Order: sequence, then structure tokens, then C-alpha cells
Amino acid sequence: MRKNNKGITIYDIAEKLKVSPTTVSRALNDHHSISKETTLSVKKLAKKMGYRPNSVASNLRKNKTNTIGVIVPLINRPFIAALISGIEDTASQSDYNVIISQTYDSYKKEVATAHTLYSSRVDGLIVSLAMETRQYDHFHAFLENKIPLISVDRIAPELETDCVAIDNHSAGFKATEHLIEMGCRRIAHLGGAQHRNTYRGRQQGYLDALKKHNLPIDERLVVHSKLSMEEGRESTKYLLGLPNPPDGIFSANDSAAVSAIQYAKLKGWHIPQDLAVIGFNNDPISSIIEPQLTTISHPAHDMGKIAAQQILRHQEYGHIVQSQNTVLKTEVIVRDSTQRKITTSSIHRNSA
Amino acid sequence: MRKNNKGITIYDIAEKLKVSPTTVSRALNDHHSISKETTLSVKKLAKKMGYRPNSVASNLRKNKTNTIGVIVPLINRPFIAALISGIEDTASQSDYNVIISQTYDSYKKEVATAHTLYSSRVDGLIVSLAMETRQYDHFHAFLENKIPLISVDRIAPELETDCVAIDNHSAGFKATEHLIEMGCRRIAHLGGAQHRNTYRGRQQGYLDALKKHNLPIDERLVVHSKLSMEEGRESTKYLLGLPNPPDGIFSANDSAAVSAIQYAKLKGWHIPQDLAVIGFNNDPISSIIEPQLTTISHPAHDMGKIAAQQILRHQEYGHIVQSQNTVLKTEVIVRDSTQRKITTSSIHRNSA
DNA sequence: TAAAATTACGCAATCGGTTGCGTTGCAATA
DNA sequence: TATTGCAACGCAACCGATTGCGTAATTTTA
Repeated sequence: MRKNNKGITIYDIAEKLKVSPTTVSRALNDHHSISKETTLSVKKLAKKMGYRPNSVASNLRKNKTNTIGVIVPLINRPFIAALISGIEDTASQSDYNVIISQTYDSYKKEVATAHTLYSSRVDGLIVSLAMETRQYDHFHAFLENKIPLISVDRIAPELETDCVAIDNHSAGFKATEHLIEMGCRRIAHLGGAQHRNTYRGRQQGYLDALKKHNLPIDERLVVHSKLSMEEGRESTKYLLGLPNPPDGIFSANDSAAVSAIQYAKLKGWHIPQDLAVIGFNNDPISSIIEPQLTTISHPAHDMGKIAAQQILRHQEYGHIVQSQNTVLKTEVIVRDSTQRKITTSSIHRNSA
Repeated sequence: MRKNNKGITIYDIAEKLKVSPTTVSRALNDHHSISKETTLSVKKLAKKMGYRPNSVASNLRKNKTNTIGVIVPLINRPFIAALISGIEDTASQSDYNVIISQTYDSYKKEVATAHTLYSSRVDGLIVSLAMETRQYDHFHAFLENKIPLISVDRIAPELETDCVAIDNHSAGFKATEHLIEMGCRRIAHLGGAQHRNTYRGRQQGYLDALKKHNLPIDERLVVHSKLSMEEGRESTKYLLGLPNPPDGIFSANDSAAVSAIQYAKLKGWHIPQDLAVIGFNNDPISSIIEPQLTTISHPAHDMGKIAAQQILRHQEYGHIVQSQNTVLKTEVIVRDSTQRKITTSSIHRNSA
């Protein structure tokens, strides 16, 4: 007895079986107060009729959507794709859906997206902030209504949420120290916008490593950009054109590092003899470039899994769950772009 | 007068303003039958109270979710990420959400996912089939209920939906012919599973190109695998170890092509003089490898946009919309891995 | 000035499940 | 035999917004 062109509802099943919709609902959910025979016959008929529960209705009544919202700058980056993959992985194991939105690093889009996802009544939100974002009011609704909100990778202290991130300072420090161990004495840094924790941390680590090893800090060797391939090329052109060019480059991402290598090679520089280069993220391109790029591992997939788990835990245990900040480990993945001499250091060797 | 710990509803606004929830709802939606003053005061109070519409409730009543479901094998691939990016792009412009699920190429996961997305009452579904999938019953609910269903890239004739894809045969043909033009006479093919249209089409194009140019077909030169880096390496090892090894390789993806180059170089082969290699997809790694990889452009982003547009069109014009299959153009992107001689052919030159 | 039209709004049903509370029938217990 | 307990199910409210229809007040038209 289907209505117009709609799907089958529990009412249709109830009618045929001469029971109430309540019973059907309970039978489908294995409620204990329904007899085995009834449960069986309901399920059987449901299957036969091709019944598919309407989770919109269920969500409304239960005030729960089994959905995790995700806001990221741009999907189409190896690091972000891995992050999402991790989230989706964990979520789907617990029958959660994942809604994804991109901000394209625009504050305005981030605001609109946050509102939309709140309206969708997601059960939790995972955010990696847009580059532009400096205000955080658009997340207030989540905080006020105790909807778990987790910042990943790009985080902000102003936004009082649980965080999952890496220790960018330590990573930047290790990267720079690795170059120093490889014999570099004049190290440049390709950095990103300093109001985002990630790039700021990496640069600070770079500076502190220089200080620790009593190397002079030359501001001309620090170049900020969006770290695209194009900008990496331009920055490198500038650096190598200096009267006193660097003998090592620490780039805050792999794209810029790779284009640095490409440009330097084009101009006749030998990598790593004349110029050692270390990147960040361990993107696929890092192991394709020649020489293969030494870089910093970035546990994006794990980050996604942990963030999702944290939300699921909130769902399960309510607000008993303590606020929790996770800092993930990174490693220097040593490849040929920095191997200027045999090293006895204990740094993990990897040539994937 | 908020309930327990819930959010603000139109009832809360109605109460304060001494009007009916109906009026509030209409005011918020700029219904013509509500006076300007009332509309204004409603909106003002709504903003002040931090009201956020509950789209779950709205969705239920309107029987529309403004959501597009997406099923893909794996997010974490350049091609897929670009596809999703295109979908999300178009969707968000029309205030549609996107729910993404991965199948990991498993049939079982695809079935579960399709059911879940149907239960979520997505307004349309975009699917790129899992490698394993050979049955399509799990999509019946969509077809029966006239929910727009679009297959992209990996499509199947058994599944009667609109499609957005490339002409794999033509692309495979062009790729192979390019190698022939470059002087190759003994061309190998790294192919994928032949029950998926993409790989079958590419291989058929390869075979037909050989036929057209009266080159013998040697089955030993056709190697099937999942085209991972590892398998690409192994396949190449096998090919180069043949008594009569190939002088050109057409790989059905870039990963395998890149690892073929890497292995061949390692063994002292000169690319492209001894061995020309052409890939497929134009992944980022293809322009990083040395020599840069000639490949086939794959309009994944456009594919996503077109698929999403097709769904939006269905939403707008109902079922008047004609079924429509889109076949997108591909191009040979000529780079150094196949440039064995100066060519006067009209093939588009690109060295991004 | 009476009738018709328009403006501005409310009532109550509706979307499809879920759930607290109540009811019925029958077996177990006192 | 009267009471209690439990198994199995139904009633009706509910989640929050939307919408067809009705109505009162005001304005326009005849």
C-alpha cells in the first residue's frame, strides 16, 4: 500500500502484518519486548518489501545523526586526503557518516560551512583551520551545545577545543639540526604564514636549532610564501642569487622543497653537495624527485583516526570524557637530498 | 525559554514574539505573506538568540536533504581527490552537502555504503565502482525511487545510469600511437583488471593501435596487476628480463609508469632512448620523475563538476531531464619520457 | 455602502520513526 | 482462588520545521 512514489515505511509493514508501527520499529531494532516470531516475520517482510529505514526521521527523533562533519582547506592534497581517509576509516567502522567541506582557505567559506554543518546537526566536527581564519565565533554554537569539536593540524589556542597535531617546533628543530649534522652552515628556510601554528612552529624550531648550534640567523635566508611549486621556485631563485647563498634549505612543505631542487639542478647546483634540501610532509612526490627528498613524516592518517576516535568516545561516554590534546610524533625520513656525508647519528634511516 | 540543553527552535522565537511558529518559519524563509515588519523582527530576534535552523527536521518534512552522496574506491589518490574536489565545488555553490564514503575496492563495503546513503536519503548519488563489484542490486533502490544516480570513471553497462567518463579506448589508442610515432616497435602494456571498463578500454585501444600500424601483438608484453608502485616494478623487471624486451611501455596509470622508469634507470636503461614510457592520469608524480613522464590527462575535477551538475539539474527540473552520458576528452601530455626524436605530429605539447 | 479582494497570520496535519507509559492475557506464586 | 509478575504489544506524544486551508482585518472595487 505504497504512497504515491515514495519509499516503504514501517507503516506499510505494520499494515500488512496487522501490528502497530511501534512493534515494527521495535522488531527492526531487536527490542527485547517483541517476541522472536514477530521480530522474525517483521524482518522477513521488511526485506521482502525492500524496506530501507529513513534515517532522517530517526535522526530527528533521536536528536542524533551519526555523522561527523569535517572542514578542511582543500581535499586535493596528499596530506589532507590521508587525513580524511583516516577519519572516514574510523567513522565507518562505527557506522558514522562523514560530511566533508572545503574552505579553500577562505574565512568566509569556513564560517558558512560551520553554520551549515551545525544546521545539519552533525554529532561532532573536525576542523583544520583555513589560512585566513583569525576569529572563531562561528564555532561557538558547537561549544555551547557541547558538540565535540576537534582541531587537527592547523589549530589555534583561541579556539578552546581538543587538538590533534604534531609538534611543529620539534619537527622544525629536528629538520634543521639534521641539515647541520650534514654539514650545512648557512641554512635557509622556506616558510609559510606565521599566524598559523604549523608554519610558525616549524620556523621557530628552525631558529632555535640555529641558536643551539651557534649559527648566525640571517633574516635574508627566511622566505615566506604560500609554498606552492611556483613560489618555491621563485624563492629558490632569490636565495641562490644572493651574494652569499645558502648551503641548505629547510622547506615547510614538500612542494616547495621539490621545486627548490628542480630549480637548483637546472642552474647547475649539485644536490646535496652544493645544496642540501629537506622538506616536510612526506608527500608522494618526495620519493620520486631525484635525488629523493629528505623530509619529515606526517602522520595524517593517524591524525584523522585519532580525531574521529575522540569524537566517538564523546558520543559513547558523554561529557565525562576529559579534554585531551594529542601530539603525534614525527620523524626525519633521511633520503639522498641531504646525504652529504656518512652520518653516525641515530636518526632513523628510510629510503622508501 | 530554552529546553534542557537543546538549541533554539522556531517555537522559542515564536513565544517571545507572540506569534505562531508558522509565522516564524515563513518569516525566516521570506515568505510573501508575512509583513516586512514581522519578517524583520523575527530575523532580528533569531540572530540575537543565535537560532540555527534544524535541517534534519526540515529535510524530513520536505523530503529533501540537499545532500549528494559519493562512493569512491579510495579518497587518498590524486585522481579521486580531484574528482571529489570538483563535486564539492559545484555542490557547495548550490548549498548542497557532500557525504563521502570509501569502498576500498570491496564489493561488500560498497553494498553497505549504498544502503547507508539511501537511508540517509541523499538527493543524488555519484559512484565510481569498486574493483570487485560485478553485481549492482544495491543501487536498485535509487533507480526505483528515481533518485539520480551517476557513475563516473569506473562505470558498468549493467548499471543503467547516466555516466561521466573518458573514452578509455581512444586514450589507450592515442597513447600507444604516440609511442609508435616516437619510433617504438615493441610496445608493452601494464594493464589492470579487465572487467573494469577503464582498464579494458585502455588495453583495447593499445591492441587496436598496434593492429592499425601492423605491429605484432605479443601476449608476453601485456602484464596485468593492480598497478601499484611495487607491482609496476615487478612487471618491469619481468619485461626487461625477456629475451626480446620491449622498447616502449604504455602503463594504465602513472604509479606503475613511474616505478617502471625508476627500475629501468636503476638497471642502466636510458629513458627514452632504450625505453620510452607513457603513463595515465597526469598525477603530480608524473612531472617530478626524471625524465618527466609523458602521460594522458585525466579531467577528474571536471568529471566531478559535471556529475554534480547533472544531479543538480535533476533536482531542478525533475525527471524531464534526459538521460545523458558525458564523454570527456583526454590529451597526450608529451614530456621527456617518450621524446625520442623531434616529431612533426600535431599532438599537443606540454611540459608543465 | 456593500461586496470582493488582498494582506497577514494561525490551526493543525504532516514527514517517518522512537519511546514513555499503559494495557491485555497468561503463567507463576502465595 | 486471589494476587503478583512478566511477556508482548499498542496509544499517543514527540522531534522541529513546513504547508494547505481557513479566518480576521483592512483595503479596493463596484
